[in-house]
Amino acid sequence: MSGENGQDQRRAGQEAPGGEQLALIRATVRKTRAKPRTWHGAALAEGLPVARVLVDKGLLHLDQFFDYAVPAAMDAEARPGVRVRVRFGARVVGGRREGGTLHDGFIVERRTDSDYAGPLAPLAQVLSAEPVLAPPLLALCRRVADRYAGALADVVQLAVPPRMARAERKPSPEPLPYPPAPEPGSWTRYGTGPAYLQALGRGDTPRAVWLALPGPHWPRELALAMAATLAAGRGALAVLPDGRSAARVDAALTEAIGAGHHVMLTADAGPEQRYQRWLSVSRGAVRAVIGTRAAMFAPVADLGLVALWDDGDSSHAEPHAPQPHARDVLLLRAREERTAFLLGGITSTVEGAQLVDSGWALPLAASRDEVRAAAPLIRTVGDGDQARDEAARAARLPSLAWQVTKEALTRGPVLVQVPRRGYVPRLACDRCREPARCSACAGPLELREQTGTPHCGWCGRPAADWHCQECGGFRLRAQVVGARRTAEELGRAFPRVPVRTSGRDAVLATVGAAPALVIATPGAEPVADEGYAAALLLDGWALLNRPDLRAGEEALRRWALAAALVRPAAENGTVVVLAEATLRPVQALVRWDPAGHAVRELAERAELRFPPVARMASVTGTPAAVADFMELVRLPAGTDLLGPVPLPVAGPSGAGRGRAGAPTPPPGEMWERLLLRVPPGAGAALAAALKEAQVQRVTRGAVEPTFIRIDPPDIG
DNA sequence: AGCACGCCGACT
DNA sequence: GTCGGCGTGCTC
Repeated sequence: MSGENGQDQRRAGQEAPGGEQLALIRATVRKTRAKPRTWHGAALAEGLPVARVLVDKGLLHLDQFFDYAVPAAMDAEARPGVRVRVRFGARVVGGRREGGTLHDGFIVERRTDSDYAGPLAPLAQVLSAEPVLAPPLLALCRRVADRYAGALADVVQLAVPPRMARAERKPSPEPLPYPPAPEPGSWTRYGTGPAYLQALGRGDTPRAVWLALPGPHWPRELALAMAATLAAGRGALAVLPDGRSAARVDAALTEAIGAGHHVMLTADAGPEQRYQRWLSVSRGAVRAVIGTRAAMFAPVADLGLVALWDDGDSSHAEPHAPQPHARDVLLLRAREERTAFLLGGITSTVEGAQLVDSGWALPLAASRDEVRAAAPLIRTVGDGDQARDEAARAARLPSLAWQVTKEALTRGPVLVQVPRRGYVPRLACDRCREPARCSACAGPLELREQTGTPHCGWCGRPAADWHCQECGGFRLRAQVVGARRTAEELGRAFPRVPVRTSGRDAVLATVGAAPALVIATPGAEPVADEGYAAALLLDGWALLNRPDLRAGEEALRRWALAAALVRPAAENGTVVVLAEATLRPVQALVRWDPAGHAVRELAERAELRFPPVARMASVTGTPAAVADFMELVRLPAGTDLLGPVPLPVAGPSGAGRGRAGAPTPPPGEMWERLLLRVPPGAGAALAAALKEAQVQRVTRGAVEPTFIRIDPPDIG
């Protein structure tokens, strides 16, 4: 079609790097035109009368810029990055424009002229002179959008906090002089630790995957890496999975170099204070940022270090479109902004192992001697042990766990990690362990009260006369016992000891050194002032039995995070894990070898050609929509197609609402999901192809939508 | 997405 | 003869 060519030429914002020359040529050719035509004929800014604008309400096919005329009165304020309001969607009636609604947007660039053939509308208003989407942040957003086949405006929405006029009026503090280089402190426990700090202090860009030793020192070590970067006169950014861990690093950095060098960007500060802190970073007044996920975009000036803690934590995955992951955003920043990189954790993800395997990052790990000195003693109780154990039948606690707890409670607090909150969420056959299902609707059976019959979690029917469909067994067993019931049982078992619980809606940050039973769900474990005397990790097999590619990695991660809060074995710190000692993640925990575990997982992924050894994307929608999409898309050579398979239907009460942005078919409709797989180097090409096809479909007014997801979770 | 213009059926 | 169906296309 000839019309498409013309449209392409008018598409202002989509120039690839090579297209810039073309734009230059066009601009030169059009020099004949003195000034861009406008609608009102008002006086325009003299030097650069055109503003290229990213209109905020970004539909995917509107992922392009629009040019507006800059009235002379707005010349000074209409700088790149400022928020503006523009009239958009007006129509032309007899030489006059009518209608058009006001939209928010950002000035992306000031120009001498436009490559749009028609007359330009003027900017309606410069909302504020604050350049919040300055060119470096815009470039980052562009790269993230491309990486995830998403719309630029969606990423900008994640990266730029909403405007708070009051915060903008407050001046930011004067920047402090750079702090002196810190001493290496406990980094000396890691072979190359001091050298890493020195490299940061020289302003180099060392890249490392850091396996932190168990114990309380990692927040300070992370803070020292930031301090060393600041000492070199460069900025630093650390992203942590939750506000609690961010607060620990914040305290450590303040202790190391004093307050004023950094800000915390976390949700618990209100929106106005958060925006004020963000502005102090954007204005270059503050050079270091500690924060949670959204801080990954923080526009730190002259960034020298990006650090990420515990990248296996699911909160690092942004739930909003296009669902970027903090690890990938920080990797992009490290590459493009030429910064040092520090991926730290008690355990390692396969992605971390791959960064080392590919040679891009160096391992930063302690010697076996240091590991032995820091790690607690790990003991296991397998199912076989439990079956032989008479006491375990009566109480839910095997006798080893009982003995360890009793002894440890004379020395300090004991941590009890239970996989989920609530009562007894799921039941299974006691004999064959098949999950117990409702005979009417096959929903999972749940036990909500301590006594009484189990009920179906979906339809609510009582299941008084349940028997197992698989083996005919008729006894139920608690598959996952929640925090509350465990707390009750243990409280009865140790009546003199205070029981404290920490779960999703009431998280304790710390507990004291006095003997106590501390019941916590994974991720909510309080830090004990002097370390726990012992920890019990219950119901390990429930964690491991999840049908997920990451089940092993995730189980090890959760266990190790809890075990890292326990005193070293030399101080009688003991961990009892209820899981089969022969299982790989259990062995890795016993030997305290998370690196080895990650390397083996990586090798397995390579064999199966699963991420991160391959890049994957999913296309989801009705069968017709998926087929239509596939007809349109021009995939890079060598793309594997896996599927399509029917999309698992969410249970009525179960996974009713999934993660935000996760597409769910309307009731009664069957959707399917197609997986696409390319070799590691072809990820960008795949994303570009998918985005192009998606744009085409939406532009053509496709009735049935398709949903594109790069790096889909929960595969396998 | 909105919101128009545009070319074919049942109404005053 | 018109009012209006929502099919295609544009928005600086």
